Amino acid sequence: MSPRIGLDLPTILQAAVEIADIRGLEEVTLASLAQKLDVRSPSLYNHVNGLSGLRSKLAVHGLEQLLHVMTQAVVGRSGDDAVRELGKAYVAFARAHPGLYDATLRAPDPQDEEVRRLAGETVDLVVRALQAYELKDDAALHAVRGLRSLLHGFSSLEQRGGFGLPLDLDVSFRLLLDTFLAGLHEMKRRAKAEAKPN
Amino acid sequence: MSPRIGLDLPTILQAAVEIADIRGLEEVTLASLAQKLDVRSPSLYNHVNGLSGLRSKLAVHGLEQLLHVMTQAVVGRSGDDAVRELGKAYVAFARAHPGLYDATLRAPDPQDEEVRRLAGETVDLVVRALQAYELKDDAALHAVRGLRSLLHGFSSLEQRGGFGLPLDLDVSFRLLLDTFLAGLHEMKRRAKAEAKPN
DNA sequence: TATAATAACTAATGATATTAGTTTTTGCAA
DNA sequence: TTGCAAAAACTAATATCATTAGTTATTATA
Repeated sequence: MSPRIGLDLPTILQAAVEIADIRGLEEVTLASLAQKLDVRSPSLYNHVNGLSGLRSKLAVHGLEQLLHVMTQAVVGRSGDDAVRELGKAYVAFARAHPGLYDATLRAPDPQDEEVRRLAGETVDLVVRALQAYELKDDAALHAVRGLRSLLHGFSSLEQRGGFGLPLDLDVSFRLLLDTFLAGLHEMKRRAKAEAKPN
Repeated sequence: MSPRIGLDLPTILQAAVEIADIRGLEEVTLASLAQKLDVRSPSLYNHVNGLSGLRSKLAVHGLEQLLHVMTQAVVGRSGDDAVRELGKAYVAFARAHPGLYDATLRAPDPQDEEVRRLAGETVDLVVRALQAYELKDDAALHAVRGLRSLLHGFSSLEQRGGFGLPLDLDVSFRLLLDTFLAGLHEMKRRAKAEAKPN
């Protein structure tokens, strides 16, 4: 019987994540969210800057969580082991939170300071995980892009049911990572072979 | 001054593609499309089954074009050359038609007969392009998934501005393909080394 | 205890998709 | 050539959504 339900940002985000993960990101509307929270939709404007503001918050929230699980995955590891665990953590997150994962990529204003900071931290983390391959200068950054492309591509296609074939997805993913890692080793070998003759 | 403007499906799709590529897929609404075609939005229902029907048609249209450019890219080639050209054609398509490319992945009902046919043809094409690597049985299909993951991941992140770093994208892409191909060669070498001792 | 800020609300507007029912044009058959 | 049926446009109406303006109730603080 009351204005003052006790709504706050964490509560709102949690509800939004639930809708996103279960029904899909497109189903996260101010209307559906308000209904879930037992509130009229204009009330949400007291906490969030409209639908686009909500999406931004959701993106940042997802990036934070993703960075966290990736960080946990690589601590105390290096080389192939680190990359493999990083990859497994990435797709596990995307599988556990399909809607939230979607939100991290859709609409996140690249200008947003928070988004830039998290993106930078993530790149740093992966660069460190790739240290063992002795990639010089830009090569390490290119490798980060490559790894991210492959992780996102796999996750995205898996979510969209883009893989029609009746073939074990975990095997596909393991082989993909193995192939990429074998490639990295080969590139490292070539780089050394090229450097030595000088 | 007339019912009978002369609307037909190709015209509608062309207009939808233009909106999608220039303003983004989300901006393809029956309202915006009707305005562009100088028609009232209910008229579109004579040609297309609502917004979702339009999206389906758009997805199929995009898949057809993508398959076409990929096919052109591999004819007369094999091995690394074929895969490289295939990859270049894929990202070139995604760059030239960002909205249409988006449409091929969003919402395409996997049940849709047309979508299944095109997906199957695409897999066949890539399997053939990978013949040189002598992958046996499922390994070829896993490799197709891997290649597609990497191509889609790169294209998707490039479009969303997901790569914040000031680093040449074409170089990143070339290195990614090189790494993957080096990995494939290495996997082939390992498979042979394992087979010989028997 | 009174007041100011906050957080809920109702009401209203504009955009969208969609359906129902209407009109006009066109193509084809008598 | 004429008339009729189907197709393709239309208008009108409804429902859902986001958003803004303005209101009311609650809480915190002076």
